[in-house]
Amino acid sequence: MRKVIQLVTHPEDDTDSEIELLPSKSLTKKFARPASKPNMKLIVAHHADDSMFDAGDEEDSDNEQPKFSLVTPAMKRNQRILDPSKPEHAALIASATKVGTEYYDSDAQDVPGDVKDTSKPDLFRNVAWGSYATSYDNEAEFVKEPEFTQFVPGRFELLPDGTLRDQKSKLIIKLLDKAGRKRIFANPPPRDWASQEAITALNKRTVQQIRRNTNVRFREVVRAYVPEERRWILENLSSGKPTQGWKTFVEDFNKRFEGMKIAGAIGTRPYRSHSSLTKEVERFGADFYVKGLMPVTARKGKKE
DNA sequence: AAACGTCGACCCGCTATGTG
DNA sequence: CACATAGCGGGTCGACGTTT
Repeated sequence: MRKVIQLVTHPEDDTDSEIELLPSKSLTKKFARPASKPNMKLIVAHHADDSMFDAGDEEDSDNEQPKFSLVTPAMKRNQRILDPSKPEHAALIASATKVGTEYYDSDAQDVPGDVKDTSKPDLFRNVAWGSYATSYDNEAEFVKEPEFTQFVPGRFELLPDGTLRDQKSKLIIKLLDKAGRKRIFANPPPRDWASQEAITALNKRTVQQIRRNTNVRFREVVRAYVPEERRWILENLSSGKPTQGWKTFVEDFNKRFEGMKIAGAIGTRPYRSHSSLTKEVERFGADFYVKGLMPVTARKGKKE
């Protein structure tokens, strides 16, 4: 029901396995920098401004259009997770193809010591990255809108066409950043692909890498409830429950606010789902709404 | 259908770390 | 030593499963 801009996928779907790359191409010094610190100075002048923070989505104010691509996975998380205890899934896994050592050699000894740049080295392996993970040679690999679907628990994920994808292939993010620089992010593999904690950390990190360097977004920015909305909610509750029942409550709320402009708030008000509204009332019911009060949130109204 | 509980995802911004 | 970079804690929201 939400309006979502589908991102057109790239024709030369780079995915997985079949990326031929010549093993030891002479990496030009210029591009052969450690993937973990791919920054450096190809920086084309350009103000350092946005860098400190992720420049909250609104893009460098000045000239350009904010134009972001909102990408939603074709399949939801639950649908992509495989259950090895189910025979058909087990069969798929058994016949699945893994990507190769151009990412890293899964069977090789890990590099001694903890993996760097994470506070949870116990969750990730310190692998020696392969050629694909370190090569800047193939221009076509670096795209402005990299494809990515969040990691799900398990080495493989189920794709819409019924085949599996080795999630190892998603550990390497190659992209062309907003300044046109080629970037490689090599994210260490989880020691245990079934560990949700590791998967969560991986997702958090990876999404941030894409978010900070491209205009790709994975969901609309969450819009906090504003006082006008909360005032309405308060007025339409009796002892913390919708006066007219949830169904009409949700309908009326959206009739009143969806698409509406409110002074001081950016853009227009979003549609609020049943789940969103019940959660809002649950969160602030006991402490505020029941007492006839408007919820007061901790701080910063900055951009909303 | 509503209420309740759980969990994951995204963003902000702090801050450790690297770099010239 | 100033400054840029990127991981991640914390705040929020919303999806979804289960119970009432």
